Amino acid sequence: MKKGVTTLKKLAKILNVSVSTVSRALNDHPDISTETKDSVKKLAQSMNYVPNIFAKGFRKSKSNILGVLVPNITHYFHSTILKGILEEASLRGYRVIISESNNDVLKQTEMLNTLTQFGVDGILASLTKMTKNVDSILPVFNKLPIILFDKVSNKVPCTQIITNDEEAAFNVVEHLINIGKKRIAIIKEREFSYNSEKRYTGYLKALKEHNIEVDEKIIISVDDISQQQGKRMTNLLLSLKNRPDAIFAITDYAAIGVIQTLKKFNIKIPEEIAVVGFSNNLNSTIIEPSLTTVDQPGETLGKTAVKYLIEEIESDTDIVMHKTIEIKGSLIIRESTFKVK
Amino acid sequence: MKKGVTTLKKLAKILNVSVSTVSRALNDHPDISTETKDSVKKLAQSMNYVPNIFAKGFRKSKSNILGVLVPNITHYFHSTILKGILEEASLRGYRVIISESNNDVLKQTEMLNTLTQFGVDGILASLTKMTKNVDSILPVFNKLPIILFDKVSNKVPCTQIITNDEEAAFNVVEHLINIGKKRIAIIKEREFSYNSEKRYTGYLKALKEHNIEVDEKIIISVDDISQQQGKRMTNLLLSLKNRPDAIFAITDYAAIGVIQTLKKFNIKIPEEIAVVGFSNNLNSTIIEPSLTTVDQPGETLGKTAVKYLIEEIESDTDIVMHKTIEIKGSLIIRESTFKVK
DNA sequence: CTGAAAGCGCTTACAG
DNA sequence: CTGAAAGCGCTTACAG
Repeated sequence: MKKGVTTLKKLAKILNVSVSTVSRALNDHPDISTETKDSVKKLAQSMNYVPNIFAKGFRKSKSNILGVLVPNITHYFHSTILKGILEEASLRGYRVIISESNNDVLKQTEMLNTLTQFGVDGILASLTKMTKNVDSILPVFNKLPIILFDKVSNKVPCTQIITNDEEAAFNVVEHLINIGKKRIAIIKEREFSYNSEKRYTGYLKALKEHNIEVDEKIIISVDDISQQQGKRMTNLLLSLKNRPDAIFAITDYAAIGVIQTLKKFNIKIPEEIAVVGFSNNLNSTIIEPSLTTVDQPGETLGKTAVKYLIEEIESDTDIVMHKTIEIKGSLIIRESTFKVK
Repeated sequence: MKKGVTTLKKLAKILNVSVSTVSRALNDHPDISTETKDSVKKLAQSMNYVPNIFAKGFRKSKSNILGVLVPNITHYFHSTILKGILEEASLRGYRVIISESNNDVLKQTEMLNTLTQFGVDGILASLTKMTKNVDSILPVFNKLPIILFDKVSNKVPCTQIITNDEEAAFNVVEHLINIGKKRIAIIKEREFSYNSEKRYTGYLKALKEHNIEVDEKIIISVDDISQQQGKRMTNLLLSLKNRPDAIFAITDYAAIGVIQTLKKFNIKIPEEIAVVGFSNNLNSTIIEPSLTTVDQPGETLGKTAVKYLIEEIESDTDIVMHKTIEIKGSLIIRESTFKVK
């Protein structure tokens, strides 16, 4: 703060009323007469009065700041979620502090702690991939309203906002079956990845429903999925004597690696092998052939998360029902599964 | 805050000392004996004492929070800058509140105002494209330390952190000349775009230095550069009777539109027409041929901005020298200007 | 309808 | 080396 800031005291002195009256007038307290309110507000306006956020927060122990934790802010899907969070929070009079865990579990705990220390009213978090053990973050959950989004964990008792991974994956696989594919490979992450497991379940369900036998040889699990891994695992799939006729990669990044490798070997996409990703990143329309994928509406997801969080923050009761909200992603069919003649 | 939080008062009572002593012990005041310090710190630790950030901020009118304003958080280059900002700020004990202007001048003013209202210690901002008139944001600059990055304006008196646009563009054009191109088109934004103008200046300088005549017909200016505009302007360039043999698009997004259009007309890249972009987005390696571009080190830029801002915040004097710091971007040569046989 | 007073948790000039 | 006291700017129960 610089010198010369307008305070309640100053306004009170000028108007010859008490500080209490000024405070109440500005907060539209019913006890205050309309005239008084008007004159106070007018003066406050003309003197550019801005409440001291610290005094206010201090007094009410409320900051109107939300804390957000994501693994990596440059990840496109997460940046769209952040966009939604910022917009909705701003509309509701909240600011947003963002921190990154860089997919580091220790950093994640540290960041959650500093966020609470900085007096945020609640936290929105997307966990690191490797968060198998939630013990270190559980204490934070007793102090503040928290909502998990995207990378969630069912070991944490709180409201969670996710994509309908299972259903969307089911639709992906069904689409592949509909275009005549019979030997559908999946490149997924290991068990610790909540989202990947859900998609895998959808995959299995679709195969079952269409009486297609599950073949472990074309179910590939990797630690950390990426474009590189997509390439490597495609090489592996191509080395099988009984090759797949479709590859469902659990992320667009990996799917792009798949396409690049298939092209290197002059394999026709989608005729010989079709490819599907997940997320609808910007890249998925740049790659050729363009990638069939599941569009995840990040902004909606972010907005929804903020709504539920503020609801918890502003609720009077301590008893909160924890819900799991699924935001629907939609299948976007492009050239990697459908030939435009 | 929930019930049962540890305060200085509680610690004082337990240890039978005054609140002042506890406060000083925790802040390592030289007056306090080592024994007292140790016992205080030990108890504070064991009782999970966390200073009330509001009381502290209120008292010292310092929040240790930095405000950041960007046009669009999902823009890849800006998200890498944000990553750098978050990391450096965290290292130095600051948190970061992020807001978006969505390239809306009114929103930008509003956001700057709320940031100051929320008691941030300083602001890092990247302006909207259309900020010709800085009058509405100037008042904020008198209240708080502010630093501009990437989208800056020379009408604002403050430290500015940018890429070496002019020099980098010079290198781009020189590279095109070196591979034998003689008729180099540029797709840029109009005058109001600071970055675009700098790159354009670099373009002109390179042509001049190599005695290549400037031809207005292949200098294309658009309002809002994008992939779409890249496509449209390529169509325009191709309709000329004297076509260019290289196209320098001021952003990767536009350059990708250029490549897509050239491919549609089966024009050989780079033999017939070479293409260069700017930024080194993720897409630039996905497109085929891969795109020659200028890598802008976003993280470094973000970290640098934070360093200068905190320096201003923590400086005792009011007189601050405003500098313009250029972060060097490097030319990355890929297939769109160089044929791999 | 309005005011005086207490207090939120911390820091710090002053006194000893 | 330590303590008592004032005060940062606000809100609110209490009193009138």
